[in-house]
Amino acid sequence: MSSSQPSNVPTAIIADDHQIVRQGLKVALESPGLVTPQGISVVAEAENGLEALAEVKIHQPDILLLDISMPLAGGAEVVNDIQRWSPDTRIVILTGIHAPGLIAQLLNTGIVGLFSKGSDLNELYQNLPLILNGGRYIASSFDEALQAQQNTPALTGREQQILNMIVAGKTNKEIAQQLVISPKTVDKHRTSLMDKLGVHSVAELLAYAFREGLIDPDHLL
Amino acid sequence: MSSSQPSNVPTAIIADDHQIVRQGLKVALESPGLVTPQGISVVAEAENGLEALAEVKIHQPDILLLDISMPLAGGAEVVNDIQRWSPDTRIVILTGIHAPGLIAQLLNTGIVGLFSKGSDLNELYQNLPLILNGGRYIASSFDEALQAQQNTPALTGREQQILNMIVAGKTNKEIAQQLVISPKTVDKHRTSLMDKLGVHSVAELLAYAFREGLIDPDHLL
DNA sequence: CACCATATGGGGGATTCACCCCATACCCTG
DNA sequence: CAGGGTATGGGGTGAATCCCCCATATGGTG
Repeated sequence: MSSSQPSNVPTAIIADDHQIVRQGLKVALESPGLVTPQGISVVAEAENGLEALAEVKIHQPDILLLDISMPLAGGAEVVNDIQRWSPDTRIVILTGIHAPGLIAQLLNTGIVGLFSKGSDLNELYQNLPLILNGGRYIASSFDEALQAQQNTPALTGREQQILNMIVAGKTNKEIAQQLVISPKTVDKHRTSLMDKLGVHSVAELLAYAFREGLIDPDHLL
Repeated sequence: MSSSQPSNVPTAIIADDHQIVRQGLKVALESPGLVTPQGISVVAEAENGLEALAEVKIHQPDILLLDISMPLAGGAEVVNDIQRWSPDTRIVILTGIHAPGLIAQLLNTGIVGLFSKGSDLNELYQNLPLILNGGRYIASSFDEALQAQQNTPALTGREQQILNMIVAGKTNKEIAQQLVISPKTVDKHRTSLMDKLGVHSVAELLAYAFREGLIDPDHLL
């Protein structure tokens, strides 16, 4: 594939649901000298997660600049999907969200770059060459989120599962039926869950979950 | 003030927490011919609500391009504050959020333009002259949100108040103490509230409130 | 002046939640 | 194999919830 030949201009795909962001990034990447001497060739754009996956499959670019808060598939799952279909594409995340839970999920995927939309984008441009050469760069603006994540106790799979169902408005009984376990077991998980998170009511639990980015307000009910 | 003289180039302030958006908008507004023959002069930028307010106070621009999801003061309140300090500035909202509750709040302020970050920004550029001439334009991508809003029953002041306190994790008893009313009255309001909203538990209530943009996940607990 | 919406207050009851106690079973790791 | 973590169950208790019933007072509106 031509994209892996270092003598050629590197290829990139931009995925962001806001047209103005795509346009600005495209201009920056393609302008010679800003990122690399010859610039980076933007071979496609995508405005949602599904488009991004499709375009990456087709073009197999060197780099994917990806916003993870997009309609039609977003978050860490898209990253995994994309890596399965184009394992050589280096995925760089550009996001405005700093929720500790989401950041942690992303870092557990194979992303090689993480930048904040809120900071100066020169940080992105300056470190893209490093990433093109096989490096990895996490912007310092995520340090706070990473530290918060370390202070957060890890939930077990079952607890995570039950948290999602509580947030979806289900009662212990409903959860029990759906998981084919006893309501008492659900209650037990719920208790240790709230104990770990240090909350004492459904309302606090929900607020916590939203703030940490553990769940997405959109795909509810 | 020079900004009100029609012979001059119109002045604008851009407020968005993402540098790349500000940059893209600035280029577009200032390039002659795209919006107006001579372009629009961007006299200042702001990356949060407080900065936006401060800059508008100083420059009293013809137009403020405002993203309402920004740190340090966001949403409809900022709009009201800004209008108080610079009543002649025409406020145009550019947002990626379509939550019906938030949209309705915004339209109840004196904004003269509402555009979506997700759609083609030519819609914005083409209608800015209209807005400069005293017109008002709401992008069609908000039609769905507006219709959803009309199908939503209106909450009374007391119900809205109690909803916010429930979301903040307070119990009926705590709410009663704070409002100096009986817990039974709180319970009554809570009941009619959930009845109006068609939900049957705190979890569903919270999910509803988040989706509708009635509350902000950040200033919780 | 009736009428209606809103806010206030209460009784009662079924359900659910929050949080203790307890035990068994599995898997993995030292 | 002994220990730790996870998942699975159950008993029990007090608090809070959801949702009925009811009444009164107030303000606006036809």
